[in-house]
Formats: sequence, C-alpha cells, structure tokens
Amino acid sequence: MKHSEGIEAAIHVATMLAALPEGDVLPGKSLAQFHGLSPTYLSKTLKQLVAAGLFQAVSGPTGGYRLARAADQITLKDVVLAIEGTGPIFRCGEIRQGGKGAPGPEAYPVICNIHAAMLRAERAYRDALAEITIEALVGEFEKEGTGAAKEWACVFLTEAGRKQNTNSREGPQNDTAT
Amino acid sequence: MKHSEGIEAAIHVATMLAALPEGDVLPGKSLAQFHGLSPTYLSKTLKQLVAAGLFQAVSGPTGGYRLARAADQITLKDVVLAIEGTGPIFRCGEIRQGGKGAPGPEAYPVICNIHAAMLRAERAYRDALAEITIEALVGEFEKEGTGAAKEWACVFLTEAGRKQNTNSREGPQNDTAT
DNA sequence: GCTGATTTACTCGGATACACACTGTCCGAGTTTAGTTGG
DNA sequence: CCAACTAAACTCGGACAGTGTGTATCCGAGTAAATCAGC
Repeated sequence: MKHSEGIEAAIHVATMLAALPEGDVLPGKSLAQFHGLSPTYLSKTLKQLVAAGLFQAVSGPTGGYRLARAADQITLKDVVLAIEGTGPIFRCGEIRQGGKGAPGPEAYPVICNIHAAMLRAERAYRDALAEITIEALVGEFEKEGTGAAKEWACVFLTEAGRKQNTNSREGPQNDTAT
Repeated sequence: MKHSEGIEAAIHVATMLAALPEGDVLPGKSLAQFHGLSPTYLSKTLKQLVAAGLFQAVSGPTGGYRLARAADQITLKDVVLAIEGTGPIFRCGEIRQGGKGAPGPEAYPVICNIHAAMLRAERAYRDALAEITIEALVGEFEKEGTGAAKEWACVFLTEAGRKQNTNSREGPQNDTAT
C-alpha cells in the first residue's frame, strides 16, 4: 500500500508542463535532468501519462511533452490513476462466503459491509485528490516559493522549453523569436 | 497502490473475534477454514496483528486468537496499518531539489506543496478508516445480514470457539457447559 | 478410586522458497533540422 | 542565389533484465489436555 516512485515524478513533471507557455513542449531528457532522475526510467512514466491521455508527445529533434488538457482540467486523481491504474485499492474476495459449507450467494444479497467501509475510505482519498488541480499547484508554487527556487525553475523552462509550430490545442504562436 | 490480500482476511477475522464471547479464542486453522483461506498464510497475517498489539495469541491445544482490546477500541485504520505498515503512502523524494545546479535546501524552507497535497489526501483516507470500529462492523452485520448468513457464522462461532480459563481481560467465565 | 508423571496432540512463531510488480536499461521507428549539391 | 535532395541528429516508443515486496509453505518451540502407571 505504497505509491510507486513514479507518482512523484509524474506530478512534478505535470506542474512543469503547466508552467510552460501554451503549446510549448519539454523533452523528457531535460525533465529528467532537472529533477535528477534517470531519463530512461522517467520516459516509462511519461509514456503511461501519454497513454492515459493526460500528456501529448511530439517526436523529432524539437519534440517533447506537453499537457493534453488545460492545467485546471487535470487533477492529482487523474495523475495517480494514470500511473497506478484505475483498479480499486481494496479488492473484495468475498471470503465471507468462501468457506466450505457456507450458504450460497443468495444468502448475501447486499454488499459486504467491510467492502463498503473500505470503498468509502477509498472514495474519500480519491475525492481529496480530485480537489487538487495541477494549476492550483503551480499557483501555490508561484505564491509560496522562494526567489531562488522560482528563478531556478524559470531558467530551466526558458532554456529547455521549445516552441512548436504545429499546436493542436491552439493556433500557432505568433512569437517565433529565440 | 493496492492493498495486500491479507487486509481483507484481517478485517474479517477481527469481526469474528469481536463477535466471540468475551475472553474466548478462535484457532487460526478454524478461521482459515471458515473463510476458505490457506491456514499457513493466514497465520502470517495473524502474526502481524499480534505484533501490532491488536490480537492476543494463546498457545496449546485449546489456544487461538482473541482481541487484545475491546472491539470499539479497534478501528479499520489500526488493522490496515498493522498489515501495511505505518509508513506514508506517498514518499517525497524531494526531487524538486534533485537536479544538478539546483539551489540548496535553504531555497526550499517550506514543505513541497505536492507533498502537502498528497499528505492531505492520505489523511482523509486514514481518517475515514479511523471512523469505522470493528464493533460497528459487527453491529451492521447483525442488523443487515440475512438469516442464513448469520446462522452460518453463529454455528461456526459455537463450534470453533473455545473457553479460556486464564482470561487476561476479564475474570473466568462461569459458564463451563458443552 | 485417586494422584502423579508421562505422553500425546495441538497451537502459535520463525525461517524458508516462489511469483509478481516495480525499478532500471537498452535499442529501434519516426521526424525535424542542417548540410550539400545541382540548376 | 535558390531549391530540392540527402544525410544526420534528436525525439519518443516498445522490448528486455534486475530487484524488492507480497504470496505461499514448511518445520520447530511451547503448552494444555488426555493417558497410563503406581499407590
């Protein structure tokens, strides 16, 4: 009952992409360097986020990743489910009717109350995650972060960020400079 | 991010022990048979619950397990933490300052907001679990369960339950019949 | 018949294999850029 | 000088090992009850 390491990376990367100018992309290699992670393993996590429809990937020398939706339309719940899978935390094996000699399923018409209690807790967890959007996290960092930390992130975004001519979420950017 | 299978068994066993007359014990073998589980593996789970101080174990031919505390003093949170460990679900690796060239820890005086958000969700989860006591689960079963299911459980408790002369939680039972 | 030690059978507890998922890595397919060559 | 072609470099994506936790099992230490011998 522990989250995989990739969860932390996925959320941090998502906030980075959210802080990026609309349509721009960040390559996985740069993201790994910025966070001090293995590029090859981070790509595995990023792949999952693309498969889940949260990120978009662009190939080629100027390629990278960007958010597939607006940052206020992506929650921590989305990210967690993309990495950990959408299956339930608690899997009820109906062991209450597993013993030899136990009455059949007709004797258990309602859901196991233990199962129900665990589902309530699981729902509380995911609801709490669903309340936090990536945009909110970026906003908190902008407000609470120290000067050095913000500058460090800003420099990274400026250096590693890449304009994209083909922008699927908006029209092409007018700004073509560098 | 899934619970181990033992969680379900642990909770069901706890409710069984709670339904038992005060001080009586149930052997692990019987508990496994009633739930259709492997006795050897269930013993591993029970061992964890004893180590956590939730259950008490009695050796010998008339031995078994019983609750170490009153059923209303044991919550689902206690059981889950006993099996899964008390460590946090989300482990923050501080990757925000992991990159080469990143500013030192003094640039990050406050907790990572991502970490904080995950902690809030985790707290919501455990709070929800802490609200459910084993006694409440037994009460729900008594109220909602069907006649066949309740009778099946009652027969099991009667047949497998064992009186204990040395009762650490209360004085010896006067009832010596059967 | 009663008392006592002895034997037995049953219980829990720790130590030991097996399997799956997470972690970590490599190489290949695809695309854009830059360079080069010909007109 | 311009345009088109070619080659190269960089990106993501899928396939392939290593490791740690969870799963499953067996055997040994300890205890209460039942048995049996002796009084």
